[in-house]
Amino acid sequence: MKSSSESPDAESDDTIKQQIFKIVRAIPAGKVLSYGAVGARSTPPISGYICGRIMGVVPPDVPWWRVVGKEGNLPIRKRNPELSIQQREKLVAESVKFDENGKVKMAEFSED
DNA sequence: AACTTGACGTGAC
DNA sequence: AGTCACGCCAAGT
Repeated sequence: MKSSSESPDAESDDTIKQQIFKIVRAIPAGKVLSYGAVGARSTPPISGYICGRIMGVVPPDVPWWRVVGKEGNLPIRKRNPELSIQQREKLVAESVKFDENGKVKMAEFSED
């Protein structure tokens, strides 16, 4: 019966990418998480690079703006400087504060 | 349907 | 400071 192309384990449908989406969506408002931190929370943990790639395809259902660099900076800035501005607006709107260096205060807002 | 190209970080050496 | 490797996905050709 049904077999061959069927996936017996539901977890198979829960790929690493899906894990990342779930984790990012689980970030509460007013908090941020770094790429590597998100990947480290997934199972199994993956490199921050992979997270960045996946983030490039995240659906609008995912608060991608809550994901920042490890230092709290916005690495997306080099890909879409305008987008980084939008991200900052989003974070500020959620009570997240930035440093004079243009980076988010991970010390207080990093969920990790 | 298969192959090619583009793409957002991070840690270790 | 520069280089290397990591579970990637999707659109275009």
